[in-house]
Amino acid sequence: MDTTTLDIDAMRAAAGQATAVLSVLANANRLLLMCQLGQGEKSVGELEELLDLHQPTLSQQLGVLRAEGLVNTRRDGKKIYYSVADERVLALLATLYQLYCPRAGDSTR
Amino acid sequence: MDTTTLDIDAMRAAAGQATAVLSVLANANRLLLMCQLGQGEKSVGELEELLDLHQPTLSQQLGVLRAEGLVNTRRDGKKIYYSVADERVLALLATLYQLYCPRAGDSTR
DNA sequence: AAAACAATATATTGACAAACATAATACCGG
DNA sequence: CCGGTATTATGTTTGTCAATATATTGTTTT
Repeated sequence: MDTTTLDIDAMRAAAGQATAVLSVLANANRLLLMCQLGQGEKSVGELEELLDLHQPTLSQQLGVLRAEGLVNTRRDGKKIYYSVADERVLALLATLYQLYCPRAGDSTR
Repeated sequence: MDTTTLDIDAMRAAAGQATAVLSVLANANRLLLMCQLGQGEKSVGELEELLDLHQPTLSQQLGVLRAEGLVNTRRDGKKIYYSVADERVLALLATLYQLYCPRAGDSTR
């Protein structure tokens, strides 16, 4: 039996899932948003201040995160709170953090 | 002292590095290429057969990988061999594999 | 309950970059 | 100099980013 063809199809399917998420994270604003959300739930206003983005730009990128199912939202009065919805993305963020975030004042090293 | 501003700048710098790599991987063909290379050095011809791509398309994506410094090349006669150049990308690929590659016939589970 | 205000979302647009196909070009060994 | 191997050039189509302007939803004030 020819496992080659099967393998490549399965791989393409998995790659499709992965690239969907990678595409979302492959933007500095969105990646930073997800990093912030990785630390815990935040309101749009908080995110706006943390990242210093124009509000519509922020909202648009949050829309992308929503559309891909990477975040959950919760309304409380006027404010809307965002949080990370996908465990796998959390794991990915952790790996990225390890690899690309210089620990300038890291005393544990 | 205001650590807020400093933090966001440092984070943007790190995010820039990370998104550069994520952008490259956020394409199914390139991701599959890197996955193949993660298993070991391969010639262009081998990659072409594995992924079933038109050669110029393949070569163009390999060009992107080269431009971002994700791969090394080695010439042997007519053939050119590609391999993964960046440890961090290797780690990232491993994480992605864990998260998105279904282990259909995994007897260790 | 209507007006005013605050928080967030959507619409539209324009600049710019990505993807992939076809065709042409370079590199190497015999 | 020919055949095999790989890269570059170019054009078309499509997608992405972020800015300005406008709309929606919820709260407060009168």
